[in-house]
Order: sequence, then C-alpha cells, then structure tokens
Amino acid sequence: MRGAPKKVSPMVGQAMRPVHRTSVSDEIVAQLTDLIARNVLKPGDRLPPERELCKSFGVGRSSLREALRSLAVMGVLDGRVGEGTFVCDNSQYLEKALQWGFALDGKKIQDLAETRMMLESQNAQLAAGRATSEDLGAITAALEGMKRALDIWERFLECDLQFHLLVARATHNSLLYNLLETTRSHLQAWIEGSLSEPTLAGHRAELSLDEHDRILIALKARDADGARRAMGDHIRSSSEDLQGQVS
Amino acid sequence: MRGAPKKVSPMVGQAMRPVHRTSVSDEIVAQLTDLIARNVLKPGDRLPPERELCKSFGVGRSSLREALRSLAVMGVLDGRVGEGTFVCDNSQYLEKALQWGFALDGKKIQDLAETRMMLESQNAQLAAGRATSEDLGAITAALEGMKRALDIWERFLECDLQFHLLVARATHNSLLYNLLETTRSHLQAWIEGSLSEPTLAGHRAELSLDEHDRILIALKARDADGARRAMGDHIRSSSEDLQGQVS
DNA sequence: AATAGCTAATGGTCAGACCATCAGCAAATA
DNA sequence: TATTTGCTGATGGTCTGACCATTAGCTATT
Repeated sequence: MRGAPKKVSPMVGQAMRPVHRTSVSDEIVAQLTDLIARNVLKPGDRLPPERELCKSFGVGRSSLREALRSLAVMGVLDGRVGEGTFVCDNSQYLEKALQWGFALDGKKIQDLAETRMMLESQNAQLAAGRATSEDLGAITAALEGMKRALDIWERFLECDLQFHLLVARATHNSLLYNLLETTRSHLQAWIEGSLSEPTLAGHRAELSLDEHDRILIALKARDADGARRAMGDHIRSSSEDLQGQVS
Repeated sequence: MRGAPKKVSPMVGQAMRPVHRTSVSDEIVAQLTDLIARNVLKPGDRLPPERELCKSFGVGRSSLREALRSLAVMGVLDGRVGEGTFVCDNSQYLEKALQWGFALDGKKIQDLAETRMMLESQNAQLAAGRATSEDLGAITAALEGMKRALDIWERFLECDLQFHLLVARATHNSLLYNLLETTRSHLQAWIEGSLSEPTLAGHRAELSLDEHDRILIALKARDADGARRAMGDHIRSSSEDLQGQVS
C-alpha cells in the first residue's frame, strides 16, 4: 500500500494539541470560584443544599462533594453539618497554605521550637507598638488567670497558652497569629507528652509568672525591644526546662 | 428541686473543653501527610489502588477520595486514570494554590510583607551563625549573578530571589525555608501583577546590589546582629519603593 | 519487528441509602 | 409568662455497589 509506513510524519504531532480534558469536579470548582469572584456569591452566603446543587449542575453527589472539598481546603468554603455550606467571610486561603507548609515538612522538634521562638519574640516586639487597650486588658486577664490557677497545673498551662496567643493577636497581623497557632499546636503534643509530670511545677510556675509579668510590663510601656527581649528570655528559659527533662 | 435554676454555674464551662471532632477524610489527610513528611512516601512513589486503601484505612471510597482530592488540590498527589496515584516530585505544593488568583486585599498584602520582613531578618541572623562554606559560596554566586545581569531586569530579579532563598537555606531549618518560600511566592504574584514596568530599574538595582553586599559581608563575618540589620534595611528600602508605586 | 487487538487494573462518576448533627418549633414544665 | 424538654425535618458526612473511560501490558497477527 504505502512505501514507508515505518515512521509517522512528525509534522502531525505539532499540528495537534492535547485535547482539553477537564474533570467534572474541576468544572464545578471553576464555576463556583467564578461566582465568588464576580460577587454573585458573597462571603457569609449560604450555598444551596448539596442535593439541590447536584441537580442544578447535573452531576452526582460524589463529584460535587469533591469540588466542595477542594474549595474547603483552600479556605473558600466551610461546610457545617445540619446547617449548610457557607462562603468564608475572609478569604483565609493564605493561612491554609501556610498551614500545609507545616504539615508537609518533616516537623523536627528543634526546627519547630526555633520557629516558635522567633515568632513569639517578633510578635511581642510588634505587639508593643500596636496593642489596643482591649488587647492589653485581655492579656492582663490571662496573666491573672495564671496567678489564680497556680495549683491547678492544667489550667495554668491553658492560661499560659492564652497569654501567648493574645500577644500574637495584638499584632493585628492575622498571618502571624495563624503561624504561631499552628506552630504551637504542632509543638503542644510533644510538650504535653514530655511534661505530664509536674515535677518542678512550683518552681517553674513562679518563674514563669515573673517572666510573663516582665513581658506585660514592657508591652504596656510600649517598649518594643524590651518586649522582644523579655519574650525571648521567657521562651529560652522555659524550653531549657523542657530540654532538661528530655536529655 | 433546686432553689435557683435560673443561672448555670459559670465554673462548669471553664472545666470542659470542646471535644475533639475530626472527620474521616481529615484523618486520612493527616495520616498521608505524616507519611510524606516522614519520607515513608517519597516523591514519585505510587500509592496503592484506591480500593486497597479503602480496606487499609477501613473507610469508604468516598471519604478516601475526598482525602486524596484535598492532597491533589495542594499539588501533593497526582491521580492518573489507569495508572494510579502518585506523590508529586515537586514540593511546590503552592503552585496549585496560586492557580486560583484570589484578590488579596490591602491588609493581607501588608501582613504578608510584614511576615516576610520578619522571616528574612531572623533568617539572616540565624544564617550568620550556621552558614557552611558551601552556603556562603552559593550566596556569593547568586550575588555575582545579579551583578552580571544588571541590564537584564528579569534575570536580575531571579538572582535576587535566589539570594534570599539561599540565605534561608543557610539557616538549615527547613521550616523557615519553607515559610519564606511560600510567603515570597505569594508576594511575587502580587508584585509582578502591579509592578510590570521597571521604571526605576537602574537606580534600584545599584542600591539593591550594595545592600546585598552588606548582607553577605555580615554573613561571612558571622555577625548575626549585623546580618539581621542589613537584611532588615534592605527589605525596608525595597518595599518602600514598592509602596510608592502603589499608593 | 512492528502493529493491532484483547484484557485486567485503575481512577472517575453516579445513584441510593443510612447516620450524626443542628436549627426551629411545639409541648410540657416551673 | 418564661424556661426547659423533646420532637422533627433539613443537611453534611459516610458507606456501598455499580458502571464508565483510560491506561499498561500482554498476545496474536501481519
């Protein structure tokens, strides 16, 4: 029939493009993001129930749910059982992205602790210049909670955590707050595991109270460098106690 | 029965914590990310078929697929029909996230810039004490690349980015490196969008070179505080130029 | 040796069912 | 009347089983 069917003409490959293959889920995601981008779906809005969306899009529920799931992990949608699926008020997809950075990294304790140390110091420095009176009031309340719970070790730690998170909130930088939150949550499991027995609870609690006092004083005095140093000293001191228990 | 049932004791609310509510899909996501983080699942590896994973995890296929979908959206996994599901070789999990260009409001940009500023300063400080000779060599090479590309604006920026990432790598803290990488790439997308015309390229490039020089000198001298200040000055100076274009 | 065709494996999709949770309302209670 | 309790429907979360489209790998044909 043909003289040389061995080789196919290479021209053909250049003239043809890969066909546009789109999955059903991706199509749904595209349509929904478009609706949100054009403000047809505003933050806080509630989407129709899944079973209705299925009929509207003409797809099965699995595909629809995979699409919703995609948008949920990006922080665009939020599904609440019994209530419905809502458009998140603030596109917090940045925070989500940073959180996944933590999850995917081999979370070595030392790196985590170092990152936390750095975040907390800088947060204190920033907070000194930005904390509102409400911020300072809340931080003061947390500190007083610690003083009241000197003998209830668990409750003491809880107020301690609150103190640090409130300082982060006082930076009024949602990214920094979120970073500290995720860092802490990854460290928390390890901390609680290696510090379940409050051997040196009394001594440590007294010391900790004093350190927190210094931080708060620096914050109230708007002393940025002082707050940074006080927070750094506190973290160093408390982590030394932890390290001692481990090694 | 009781004398005054009007008010519930407020103590109770403090003694109880919200129960740990976790969905099946999230559990799978957590397990898989953990496996990837601990390098049990290496990039390029192929996961068992979905139907097998269902039995392994003891969950239905819907839930499993939603979990896989979540990881696919982040660019961690890649499912190919007829072949299987693979762990993506590139750890650029954020490429996908950037694909949907969500509008970043001014506050977010500011938060992002601030976070970057803080990361870079601290990274420089840490790197000064830890950089190996290879690290310093690579950073020097990046700086020389910038000098050679003074008239090629695009290439200049590329070397600039490399310089900063290499400093982060020199901290030998993968978490900090990852955080900076994510922060930078999100900022980069915004910068390139609103700063396509290199108006003051010449002036800025000269200044930038000088600032990078100072940073490198401080790093080589193991001057932690100096490196931190030099990096801080550099970021402040360059971001002032950007702010000027925006406002 | 190269090609075409067959088969099994695999991800993608769909449909229907059941469960846990939540809002809202009505009945019972103080 | 005001509060609590219990019911009910709506909704997201999950499971199961099935079918389809695509792919790799093998086999038979040319």
